[in-house]
Amino acid sequence: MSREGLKEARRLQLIDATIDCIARRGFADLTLARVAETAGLSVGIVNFYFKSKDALLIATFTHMVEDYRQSAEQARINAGPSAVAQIDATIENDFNRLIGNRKRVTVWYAFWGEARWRPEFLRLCQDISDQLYSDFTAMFRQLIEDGGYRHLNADQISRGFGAMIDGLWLDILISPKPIDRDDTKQTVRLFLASLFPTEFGQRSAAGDLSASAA
Amino acid sequence: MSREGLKEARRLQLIDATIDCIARRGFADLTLARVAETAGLSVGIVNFYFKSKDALLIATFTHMVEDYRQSAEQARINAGPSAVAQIDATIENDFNRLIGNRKRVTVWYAFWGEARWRPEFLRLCQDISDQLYSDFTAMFRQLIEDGGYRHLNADQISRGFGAMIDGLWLDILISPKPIDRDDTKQTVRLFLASLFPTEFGQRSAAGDLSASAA
Amino acid sequence: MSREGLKEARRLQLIDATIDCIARRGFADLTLARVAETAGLSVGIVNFYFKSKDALLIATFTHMVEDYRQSAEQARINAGPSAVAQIDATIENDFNRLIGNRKRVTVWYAFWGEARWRPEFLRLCQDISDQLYSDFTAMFRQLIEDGGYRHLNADQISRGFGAMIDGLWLDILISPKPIDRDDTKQTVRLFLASLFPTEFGQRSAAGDLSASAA
Amino acid sequence: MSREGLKEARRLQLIDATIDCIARRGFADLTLARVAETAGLSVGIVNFYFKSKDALLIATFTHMVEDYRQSAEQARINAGPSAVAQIDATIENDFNRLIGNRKRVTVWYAFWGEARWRPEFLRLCQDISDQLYSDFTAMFRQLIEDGGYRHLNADQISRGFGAMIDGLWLDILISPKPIDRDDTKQTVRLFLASLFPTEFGQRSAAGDLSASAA
DNA sequence: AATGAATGAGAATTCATTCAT
DNA sequence: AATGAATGAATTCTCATTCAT
Repeated sequence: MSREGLKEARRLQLIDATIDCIARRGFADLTLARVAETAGLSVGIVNFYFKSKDALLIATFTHMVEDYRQSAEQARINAGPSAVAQIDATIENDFNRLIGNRKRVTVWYAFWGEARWRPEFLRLCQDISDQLYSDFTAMFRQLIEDGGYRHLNADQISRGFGAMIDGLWLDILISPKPIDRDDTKQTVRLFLASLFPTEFGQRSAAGDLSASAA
Repeated sequence: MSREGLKEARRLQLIDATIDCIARRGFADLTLARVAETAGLSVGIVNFYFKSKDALLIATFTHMVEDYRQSAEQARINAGPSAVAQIDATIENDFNRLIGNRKRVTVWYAFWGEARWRPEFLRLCQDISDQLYSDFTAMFRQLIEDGGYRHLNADQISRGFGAMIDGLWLDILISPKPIDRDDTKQTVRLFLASLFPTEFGQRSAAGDLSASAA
Repeated sequence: MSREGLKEARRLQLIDATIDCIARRGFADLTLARVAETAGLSVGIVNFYFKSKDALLIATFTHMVEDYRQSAEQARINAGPSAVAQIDATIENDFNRLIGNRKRVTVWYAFWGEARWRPEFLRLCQDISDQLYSDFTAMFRQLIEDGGYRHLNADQISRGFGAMIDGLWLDILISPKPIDRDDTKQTVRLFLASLFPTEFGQRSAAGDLSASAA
Repeated sequence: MSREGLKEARRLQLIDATIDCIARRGFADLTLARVAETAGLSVGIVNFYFKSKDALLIATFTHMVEDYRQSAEQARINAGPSAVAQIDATIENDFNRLIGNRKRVTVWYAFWGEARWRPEFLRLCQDISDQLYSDFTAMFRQLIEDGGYRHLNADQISRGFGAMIDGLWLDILISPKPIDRDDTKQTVRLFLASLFPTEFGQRSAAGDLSASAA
């Protein structure tokens, strides 16, 4: 492996270990010693590949954000040009096993919990939030146009849509028992169905759309 | 002041200081020294009124939860017997200056960020979540019955409704500039209006209902 | 009760509580709060009746020493004028239920363990040690004279005799199960019997002498 | 020096510093800061080599016990096969400059003073006590057999012998002026001489036997 | 590159002592 | 006389960071 490649691999190894540690013991109990141990490396190594603990955290969160962004983008691409398919693919993506699982959600909430006092965290939160909002707005605007829903406001729908997803993640976080993914997705669709009866109405249930999105 | 009264006053003083400190510097930077200083007391005092830092945190969170619960209950009581008025009062309450402000929301997210690894925190989260969900369900069930919306599922609507509010709080937390409260409330009502057009439709806009609820 | 009487009673109450606390949790875990609680009084009281924790400890040890001294003196007085009876009474006293019990011995060793660095403790240790040694020497000198054991050295015998008693107390302290008091006393007498066969020989066994001493 | 060697050396360095600190200021005044300073290291180091202060204390006491055990064993080995020489070597060892000095004795009494409330301390005390008692019994049993002292009880003699040594150590601890080692040893021998006149009688005084043991 | 020993600042916690009531 | 709230110094322990090997 090239020198650069090794460097990148080690950094990723440590970022993964960091995510693991946060998911397992939380932000408050996160120590570089534990990260190093989880990664199977020595304590000194973290300060070698990252300038500081803070730098590691920023890198970790950046990685989480980027990872999420890519999965969301890929989901939309796979869904094809239809706005309704893209929106449904977004729902599917946000609550599938890779993205909407408790471990991930746990780490997201840990980051949000600290974001307010860490300018870099906050910036990352704002960036991804802005981008998602803009993506959602584009999709809903097209949906409104295509479906002739002129009376609806794409901005507000996007905001409510995104908020509902984040809020449902909180259920994943605190629910004593694993939540029902299908039920959760149906909850989002229920609200969309009332706004866009033709596109998200009864007959266009989860199965059909996710099949077309897969 | 009586001794018992003083004791309770001091505890509240320290809890307030704790909320202040968390809001100002975050969970990770919360030290008993800072709490004591904020409260204008000495370092030893926290371990005198609360057995440990952990106990203080639990007391603080319990206070936050109870405070929120009471405000929500009062809002519903003030709204009178009508389900639609109660739901609207809930929205008003969750985004008014006392409850839905950045300081409060900041502390809520700090707690949620740690809840997964602190059994007592988690329990409190679950309890308040359960109660709210049950309150919401009761209101929506009545609304469905009164309005003849037999095809709607009160459970899912309650879940989506609660999730949207929590998710919109995240906006309050991370938004670079103060959010528009009316716009936020309108976002929630937009989704309800599409489900319950008669009750939350255009003609029964924010102003009217909040006026009737006040 | 007179003012002076109450003062003395409270002091004794606190000294007893101190002994209890040391016996139960040790020197290192001795706090004024626990002493006060054991005595059924408030924390502030200790600094009221004793200038400081140190003063309380000195008073406690002084009390222990004086208590022991009196019991030893009384035992000798009860034994009558015979040196052999007095020596045997000393043995009986040092290993009876009131003096040679684990609680007492525990506190003695706690004090000895700290004595080296507390001038007042050390002084008390030295005083009682000197007095006992002098008492022992007087008894053994008379025994030597009366029995015609001119070749024996009363000083050395006294020292060895006292040392053996202290050392046997260590057994009481660390032995996992309660020691056999009669066996312990017999051990001391065995050594004396070999030095003074006529007085401590087989025929003058425990029963006879302790009976005459009682 | 190898890493392993360094680790062991540091641990010993800290144990030595602990013994020094206890001897100089006592158990109650023992702080990790002082131990570190005495060892010429930084405060954090103790918790690096030992998990806790408690662990350091246990290691220190274990070291003391083991050190003593080895010196006693070596003394017996050097004394050759003769029981009387072995017993005398034990006396010599227990009151020589390396073992029976005030510093060591001070630490022993500090440990005994705390042992009752620290299960690990107590266990160590009991273990070394049991072993010594068993060693003593073996020696006295042989002496009894070889010398034809059938009427004597090896168990009781061992117990009294050991107790007298421990008790004489207390003299070393509290005596205002350094005790006379020869006189102390003579005290023990006086008692043995009366039990075993042939072996410990006048003519076989300290000088002769210790010479043969050296 | 990598290790892990060493540092030292910082935090929670304990507790003797003081003092207003 | 007595209480117990309040203080603040002292102590143990943690951990990010540094650095010699």
